[in-house]
Amino acid sequence: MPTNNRLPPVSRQFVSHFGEMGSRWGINRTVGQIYALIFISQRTLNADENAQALEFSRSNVSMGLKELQAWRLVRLTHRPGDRREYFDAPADVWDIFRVLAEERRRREVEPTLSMLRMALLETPSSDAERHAQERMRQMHDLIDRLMTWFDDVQKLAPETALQLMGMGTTVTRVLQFKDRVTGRTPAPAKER
Amino acid sequence: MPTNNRLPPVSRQFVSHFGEMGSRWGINRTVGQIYALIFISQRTLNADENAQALEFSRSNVSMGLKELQAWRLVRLTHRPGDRREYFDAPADVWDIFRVLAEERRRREVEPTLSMLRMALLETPSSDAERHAQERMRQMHDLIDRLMTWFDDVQKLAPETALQLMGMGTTVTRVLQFKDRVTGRTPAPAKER
DNA sequence: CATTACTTTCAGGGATTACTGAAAACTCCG
DNA sequence: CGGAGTTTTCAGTAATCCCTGAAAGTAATG
Repeated sequence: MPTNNRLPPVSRQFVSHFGEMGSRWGINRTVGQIYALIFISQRTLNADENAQALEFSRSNVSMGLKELQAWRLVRLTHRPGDRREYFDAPADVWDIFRVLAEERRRREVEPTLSMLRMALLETPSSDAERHAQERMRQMHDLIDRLMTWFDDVQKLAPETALQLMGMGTTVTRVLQFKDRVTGRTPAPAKER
Repeated sequence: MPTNNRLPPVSRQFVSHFGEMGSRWGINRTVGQIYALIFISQRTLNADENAQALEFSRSNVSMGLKELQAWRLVRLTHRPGDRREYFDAPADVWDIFRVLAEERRRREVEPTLSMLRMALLETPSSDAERHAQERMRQMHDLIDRLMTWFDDVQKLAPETALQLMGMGTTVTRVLQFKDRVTGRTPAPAKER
């Protein structure tokens, strides 16, 4: 009885893989699949087309699209003489990555950083507490550092950012060279 | 009746925050809390201490620790004259981050890349399919690029990696300068 | 090899999360 | 304002995931 949707096998697999991945990422399966479908589609899609292709209820798709909009991952468009809403994904995959990272940061990283900052303001009343705070400080600093760095990368236009990525090896070599020159070995493992 | 555990308020909040965060990351609440506790503890902890402090059943802690071991996030130690197993987290937060990234890569990124490569080998039998493949190729390339770059960074010793992070701004400036020199504006937003 | 001190497994129940269909709410148009 | 076309909400149910206690497993010790 399954309404045979018109997805070619390759696309089907892509869609269902992203459903799985989504669920490992705190995004639910349905939303992952909806996005995957929108992502690979040539034309913009409306909610009914989604529901039909994926065999989800119309209301489920509605909720999924709402969430994708909240994540700023889809663009909403209209067609002349058609009241329905059509959706598509950014043409540039780097944009998708960037938006995803920004949202995750806003929703998860920032609250974590504030929590840590709060905790660091408390006066420790035992040795254990002092140690706990020290660990929190380390974590705070790592996250903060990663974010500052990411901010910088994020501001770059796509091609430039990819240039930076491509620079990885080069930068590594430069730093290793510097280490050798300054006499510090690349340090086997631990510090402090 | 709740066995009043001995965690100071700040630590409690840290632990429960990481429980929440864990659940948004596909890691379950319990596991997140167990790890948070191990992370901030001065001494290594055994399973019972965990269970007691967090008020989880012993078996739940056992499963949690097993998972943390599978993620290579805890180290198992023993104390002379004590049969129980004690756990702690790496002293260097950067190591934790690195391991987490490696595992996530192995479990999620690599399978995704293979799936995409498979899909790209198929011969498209329609225009829609051709377009879908092109999108998959874009995604494949982005992920692949991010991974190659991450490989490079990952190989660095902690301080060196942090130096690289600190370089963000500098590198950005260098590239912007280069763009200006070569006459390409830093591109406000879209391309293609 | 029996006992003790621990750890792990797992079936079942509980809690949470996801999905659906029916109804309500828009919104555009005549 | 009435009604057609469309989206959203939401209560209820289905599916999934999580946690527990009881039992089995493992390993050191006398």
